[in-house]
Amino acid sequence: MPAPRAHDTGGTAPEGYDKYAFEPFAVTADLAVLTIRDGALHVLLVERGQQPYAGRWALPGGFVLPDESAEAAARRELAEETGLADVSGLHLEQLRTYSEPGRDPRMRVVSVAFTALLPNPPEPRGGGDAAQARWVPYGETGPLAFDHDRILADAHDRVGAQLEYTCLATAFCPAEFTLGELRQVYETVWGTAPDRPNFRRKVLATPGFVEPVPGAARLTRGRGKPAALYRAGPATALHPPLLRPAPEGRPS
Amino acid sequence: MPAPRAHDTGGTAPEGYDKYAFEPFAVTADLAVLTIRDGALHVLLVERGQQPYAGRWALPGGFVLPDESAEAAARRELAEETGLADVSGLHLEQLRTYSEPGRDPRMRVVSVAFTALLPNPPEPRGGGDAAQARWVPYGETGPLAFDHDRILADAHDRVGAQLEYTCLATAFCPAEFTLGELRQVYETVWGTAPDRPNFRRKVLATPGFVEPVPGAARLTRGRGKPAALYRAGPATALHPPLLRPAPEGRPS
DNA sequence: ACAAAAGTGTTTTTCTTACACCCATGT
DNA sequence: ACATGGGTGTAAGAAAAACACTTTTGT
Repeated sequence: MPAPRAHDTGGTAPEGYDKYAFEPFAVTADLAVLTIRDGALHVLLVERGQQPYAGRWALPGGFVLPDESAEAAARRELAEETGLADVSGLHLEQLRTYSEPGRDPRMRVVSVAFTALLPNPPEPRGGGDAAQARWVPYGETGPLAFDHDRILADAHDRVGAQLEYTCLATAFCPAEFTLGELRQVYETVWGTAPDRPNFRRKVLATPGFVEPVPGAARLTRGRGKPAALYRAGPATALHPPLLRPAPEGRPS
Repeated sequence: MPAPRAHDTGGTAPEGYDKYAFEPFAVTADLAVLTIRDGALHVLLVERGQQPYAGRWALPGGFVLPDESAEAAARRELAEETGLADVSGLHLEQLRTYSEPGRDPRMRVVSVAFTALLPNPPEPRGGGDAAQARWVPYGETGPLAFDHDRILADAHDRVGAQLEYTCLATAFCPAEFTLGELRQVYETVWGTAPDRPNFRRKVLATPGFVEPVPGAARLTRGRGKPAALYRAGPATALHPPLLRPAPEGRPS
């Protein structure tokens, strides 16, 4: 097997060179699909039916097909695993790529990981194959297959950080939501809740974060005063950021 | 060519299956190497000697070898392109992965892109092969090969954003530096300079950002009062962040 | 003497934080 | 009546922004 040459410097095989000349890489898209159920953060997991890691739970994912991007593969997998008809509006974002040589014992697999945020968690229907799938509370995911524990932890870190300086929180909410529900997103992901009156002011003072639903539409959740409804606005960045109460160890 | 099956659900070929059964992917590591020369942001580019994009400039990079991670490949390429003996302490960070099917006309290439920050720009020595390499001022890079314009723009965005909420700026500075030099990093990357007295206070008030060099070591750069020297501290995060003066369009 | 850069001080304004308090609804 | 969550007000404190001023060097 010849050593591959850098694609920008090689001078031996100008155009029609042998694609199969060197050790092949497989590229997969893996998903950390997060949602909030009953006020707790949940992750979508699938049970592996074969070796390696048979019987262990893993993040959903699959091979990137020859004619699709990793993003397209991730969105396709997301649709298959969740059974949602319209997956086009959902928040899907590239997390990072995991490429350690030994991460899959079968062959060289490079995984492009994504985070997906769902508003109303549907019952998972177990993918195209017969694999079992379910929502698992974050933190109660036993040891996962491959390096998926690490990927999941990275996804959680990222989402938590993004809540601080982006308008990402609305991705966890349905089309129309109350500010209380929005605040619960922060509380659920961070573990600590921002002060309610101050949160309200901050959100409303950020242009484009949320837009009021004009009709006197209101809604109650359990009991209490009916809350005004809002829709996600066009803004994506949060300037200045909404910092989480620093649990002492943060600056470092 | 059989359609590949998801690695978590496939049930046909348990372990020793044919690695060469489907369309192979190549995986490369591409680098956006940034540095500051004469007060201006520069990028390391290499000139392509062959098709496609022969004669065009491109980001340095190369194939990930079968037994190394993308990070290792990036660090190896960085050493080769810059000619630096010790590349171990340099800041290298994964940016994102580019996987659009048509990005390389020759075959399916998935690129894991990295940003690297250099303090003292060495004269590039043109890689292992005879490719020409040079520092190009950011903004004066004509159209690059492949999708490298996009990668470079993404890298610049990322670095600019990271200056706000991390201690990344020290990665552009040599081991010992003055606060004026550190401030120039912000000015160079952002295009706008933070207020000098306020910048000073902010940096010094953040524990672990910089540490004074205890000896009365001082140094002048051009003329003016000699400045105290500092070393990069152990902190990586910046809480609260150092926000850049918002050029109106930012919140959105 | 002057320019240029470092370093200190001060004031103004803004934002955050922490509460206290009232409102509307279900039980 | 009371619990529960929504919504408003406000005062103390912290931080950021703006700017004046002194210091120390090279030319």
